[in-house]
Amino acid sequence: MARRSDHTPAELKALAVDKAIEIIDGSGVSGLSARRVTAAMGYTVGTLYHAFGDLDTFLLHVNARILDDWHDDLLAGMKRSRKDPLFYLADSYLAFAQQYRDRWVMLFSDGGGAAHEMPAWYAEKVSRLFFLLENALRPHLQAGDDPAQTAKLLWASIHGICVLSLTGKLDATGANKPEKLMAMLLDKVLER
Amino acid sequence: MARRSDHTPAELKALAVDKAIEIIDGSGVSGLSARRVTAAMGYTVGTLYHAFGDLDTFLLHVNARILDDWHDDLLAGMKRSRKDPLFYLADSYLAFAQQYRDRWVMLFSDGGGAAHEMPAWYAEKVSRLFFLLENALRPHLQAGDDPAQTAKLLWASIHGICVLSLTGKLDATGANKPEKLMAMLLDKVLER
DNA sequence: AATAAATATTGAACAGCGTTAAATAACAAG
DNA sequence: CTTGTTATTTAACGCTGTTCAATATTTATT
Repeated sequence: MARRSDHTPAELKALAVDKAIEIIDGSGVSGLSARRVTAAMGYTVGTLYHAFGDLDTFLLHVNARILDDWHDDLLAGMKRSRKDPLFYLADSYLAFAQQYRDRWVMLFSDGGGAAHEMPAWYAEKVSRLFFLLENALRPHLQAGDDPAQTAKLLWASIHGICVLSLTGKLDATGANKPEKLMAMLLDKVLER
Repeated sequence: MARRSDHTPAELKALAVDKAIEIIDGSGVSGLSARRVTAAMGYTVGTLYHAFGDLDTFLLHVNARILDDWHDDLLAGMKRSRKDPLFYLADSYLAFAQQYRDRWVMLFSDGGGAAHEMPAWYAEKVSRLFFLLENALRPHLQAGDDPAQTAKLLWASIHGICVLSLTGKLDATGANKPEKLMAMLLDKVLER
């Protein structure tokens, strides 16, 4: 039996999220289950429910970690890169969806807070990512465009390109490659 | 025991798809299961596997029916409406996603052919819907824009707005209402 | 230190899921 | 009427989320 002093409650939660992400990366969202997570931790099912209450809450914490990591990567990359932050972000969104496909699917899967409305602490993490885009967009705005609204339009459009591309609904050949569509989108929305 | 002469194989398949959509409309995608579909048909599980081979194939047929119905509705609506077909389609996409939320979730859920590549007969149904948009877009194209590529960009963007809106990732207040974003998108992409 | 209270962890149970395969019922052909 | 074909059922397997009493561990109290 796992001794309860092996991990503080906080450590235990973090460990669970760690293992969940490992499983997602290795076996996809469909490979994720409460029993598998706790087994990887060296615990049993009930512990997860004791720690998080219900599974949806746990999955929300997993998504929160994915968002945090993504945000940190984006921030670090923007500092490192010499590209215009906006173009870096656009490219990076697509790159993330391609490279960490399973994490990206997890983020937008049904379990991830679609049913229940997001708690404030989670919405804040989404906003933090969003403001990255809004700020990067600011220098490129056309006269009269509302920054927040334009950023949201851009975000939604980029996301849509990713969705349709990664689910194979665009035959991604020739001019329909997601990168091409992305370029066309920016050309239409930004100041020229 | 259900007598095998109760339905021809074709009728049986159609019946299964009927019941599946009833269940989706009534209980959402999460309420859909092989046992529940066959129970609603007056049959038992195995029959579904005998008819469709595996569950993914069945779900594909369900999505095909949703696509067909949607296509017919759009076509009829475009004839009836006095609005410009393009704007009718854009509004209609959003309306469908809102009114038939569960069908729309089903269409883009993981089971719906995301994993396996689509068979040609299914891709054709997607294309049929897509050409509706491409044709409606043609009169609005900016000089030098490729019709197919622009249509795809528009489709992806509209879809992205729907996804983020219906999953609550845009706080849909004030200027962020999906209708507003849609209007802004069309304003940016179309000839003015 | 010994005992009592609190709580973290386990493990079994439940209903449901997709999936398979053998048994059975229904039909068609000879 | 019998034989062969096949549609349909049924039971089983391993998995899922979820709950809850039993147990092990730790903390607090006497």
